Amino acid sequence: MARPNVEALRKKQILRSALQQISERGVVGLRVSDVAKGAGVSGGIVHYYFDTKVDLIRAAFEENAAQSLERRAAIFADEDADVRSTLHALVDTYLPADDTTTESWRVWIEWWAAALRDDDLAEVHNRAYEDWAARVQSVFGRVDGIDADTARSHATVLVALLDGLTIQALMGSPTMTVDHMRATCRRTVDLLLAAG
Amino acid sequence: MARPNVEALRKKQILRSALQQISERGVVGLRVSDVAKGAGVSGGIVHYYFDTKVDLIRAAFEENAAQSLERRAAIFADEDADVRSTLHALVDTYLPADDTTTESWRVWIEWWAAALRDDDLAEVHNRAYEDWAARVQSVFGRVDGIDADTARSHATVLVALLDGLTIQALMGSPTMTVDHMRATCRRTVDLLLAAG
Amino acid sequence: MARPNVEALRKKQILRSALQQISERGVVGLRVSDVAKGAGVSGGIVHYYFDTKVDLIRAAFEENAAQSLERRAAIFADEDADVRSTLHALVDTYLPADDTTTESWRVWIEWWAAALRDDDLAEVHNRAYEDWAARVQSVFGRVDGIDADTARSHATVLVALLDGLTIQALMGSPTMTVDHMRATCRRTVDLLLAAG
Amino acid sequence: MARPNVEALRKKQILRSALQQISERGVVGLRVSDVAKGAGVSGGIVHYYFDTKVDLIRAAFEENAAQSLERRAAIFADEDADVRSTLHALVDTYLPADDTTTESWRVWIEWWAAALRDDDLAEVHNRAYEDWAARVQSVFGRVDGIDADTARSHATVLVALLDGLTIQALMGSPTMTVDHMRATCRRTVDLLLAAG
DNA sequence: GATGAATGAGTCTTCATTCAT
DNA sequence: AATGAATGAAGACTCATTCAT
Repeated sequence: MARPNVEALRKKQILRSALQQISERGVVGLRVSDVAKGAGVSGGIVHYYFDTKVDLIRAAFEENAAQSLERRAAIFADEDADVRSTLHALVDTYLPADDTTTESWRVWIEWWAAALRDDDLAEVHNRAYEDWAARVQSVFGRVDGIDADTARSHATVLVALLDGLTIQALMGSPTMTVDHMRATCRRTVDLLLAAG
Repeated sequence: MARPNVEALRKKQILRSALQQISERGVVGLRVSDVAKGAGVSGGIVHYYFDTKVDLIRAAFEENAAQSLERRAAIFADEDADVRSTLHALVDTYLPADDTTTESWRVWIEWWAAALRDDDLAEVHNRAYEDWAARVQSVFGRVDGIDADTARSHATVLVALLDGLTIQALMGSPTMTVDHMRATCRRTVDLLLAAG
Repeated sequence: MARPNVEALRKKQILRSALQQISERGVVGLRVSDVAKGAGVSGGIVHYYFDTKVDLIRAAFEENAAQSLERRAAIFADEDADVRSTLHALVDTYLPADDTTTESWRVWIEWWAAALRDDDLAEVHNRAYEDWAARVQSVFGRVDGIDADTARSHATVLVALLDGLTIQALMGSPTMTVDHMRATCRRTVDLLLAAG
Repeated sequence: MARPNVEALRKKQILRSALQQISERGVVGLRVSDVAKGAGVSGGIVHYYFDTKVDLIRAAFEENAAQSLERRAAIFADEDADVRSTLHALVDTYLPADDTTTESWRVWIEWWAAALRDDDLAEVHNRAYEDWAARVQSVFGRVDGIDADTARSHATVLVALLDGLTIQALMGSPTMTVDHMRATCRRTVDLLLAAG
């Protein structure tokens, strides 16, 4: 009675737990009972909020995308900042250096695998990417002499590069350290800006 | 004494089937019985050659890496060819345009997810990447004025770009078509070569 | 809150069924699904209460030992009764004459075989035997002129004799009938008492 | 060609391996492939000599009984020896003191469990016991004043006692050591002889 | 006689999902 | 809203047995 958003609260609790589980054990190893345990609720309640395990996973991925964007909101908001600095700062927030970012990246990789055979998942993924690429594009677009097409192309390259390098970093590649990743990204950003 | 290498033959048969299954259903959905069916053998025989499902999956990933390299062997072998043409040709073989390449890429994505929680898998993956990056580096290195470090850096960027763009292409992104992917890669290759 | 001890109840139910199965089909032939069927529950629930088949078997053996002792509790409790009568009565309860006793004996034989390669099982067995031998010893000890050592020795002989004779009776030996077994045991009891 | 009793030789080889396996892993854990390995032959050949696993087990048990009797043949043969010494010597050969005897005892325990649900096995067992009891009876019968019935009764007690005590010894009971077992048996033998 | 690859039935075990309380 | 006992389908894995060579 009265306690208002118990529902919303519980859902968030469960989704956070699900994301943690996905990061730790993968979609493959995700057990509803573990998600419940991690959220401090009973197994049955998860199905009260999410009809099936698949629904839960989808919602978790959406939550992950939302969080990702939210974490970079401040950087995108400051439209007066220097483009180069903005891009470098952006790159920095994507480096899998801290636990939060690493967990998020692991979820993205799981997402890619899952989306390969779930069109809904792929669609949500594409919307998230489109959103994110558009924002990066608008940063490049702030430079004089860079038209929309070029800005978009640059954004595409940078986004893809971040994904590709992170994969290697998360695989524990001995050559792809976080520092090496940052240097490579910055160098490429500079190259793209120089190319105009 | 008469029977030749039934063992090697059977193993290959099973691994091909496993790779197909991984591409279609993912590691998550891989059922030993389906692998057997796909290989035209009984369920028991799979366990005769591979102790556990995990062993089978590992062997399948290694097979995938070996096949990937083998498919580009000819391009790397021709050391007299023009660098730009070679890189463009290389890019072309990585575009997820045909079934074989697409299947292989799907397996790679599955691999990334699986390697996140299996160190052995990650190690095999890193060796495969190191191998492949070294070859691309040696192509860049054929250009006068590009030293080893720069060549390596260029190779890293190109490899990561291919991975990153393919992810988007395989997600069915409406903007990332195979043609767009080829154009973006070629442009970046040219940019890197121009940068020296 | 309302549900009482479903857990304890269900466990007992399952253990009874397991003991029946062990007696009928042996540890070798025990199928979890049969135990479930015998207990009138689904297959999955057995694993809800017992992690593995081995755990179930262990618990069943312990239950068997507990029941065995419980069934003789009244005889041991009456410490004023005549020693000879008490021992004869004890012997009688061990004759594999009725279904309950026979089932229990069959489980003991299975236990011996199983304990040969399971130290935990052997330990529980030894505790049960020690318990049982100590009680028989205390009966012999009630006789004047029988010291503790002798009482213990007599107890050991009687216990071993019961086991040894029962084996032959349960093998269906044509010579070792229940009556013959009773006579042999009583005669030995009398001989031991006479020896002092 | 010509090598005569390859068959008989192979059979023995396989049976010895089977007995060892039964002693080590029990009838439950006996795998035909392990028997083959232990005998140094291929898995298929076992079925050339024994139609089914059950046949193999039966033959192994018979072999065990035959060996048991054979090992005591000398003691029974010396009919001029002192009865008490003969019985004490007999007891000694039954103590699970060395590997051979222990292995044999473990097989007997397995046999009891198996015979509980295999009438053929029980019958062979009973014949073996009858044989063995008759011999012990004839030893007791050599004493003046002990008639056939009494001798038989004494034999029954001694045989059962040996079985019962061995069970406890093989369970690893801390109180039932080999020495304790010998003492208990000798004391009982003396008691029986004294009773006449 | 001997081999070992191949089969396929049999079972344990896991886990998403349901539902009485 | 919440619990957790109960279900049952699904799938990995084992192993006796067969049979082409």
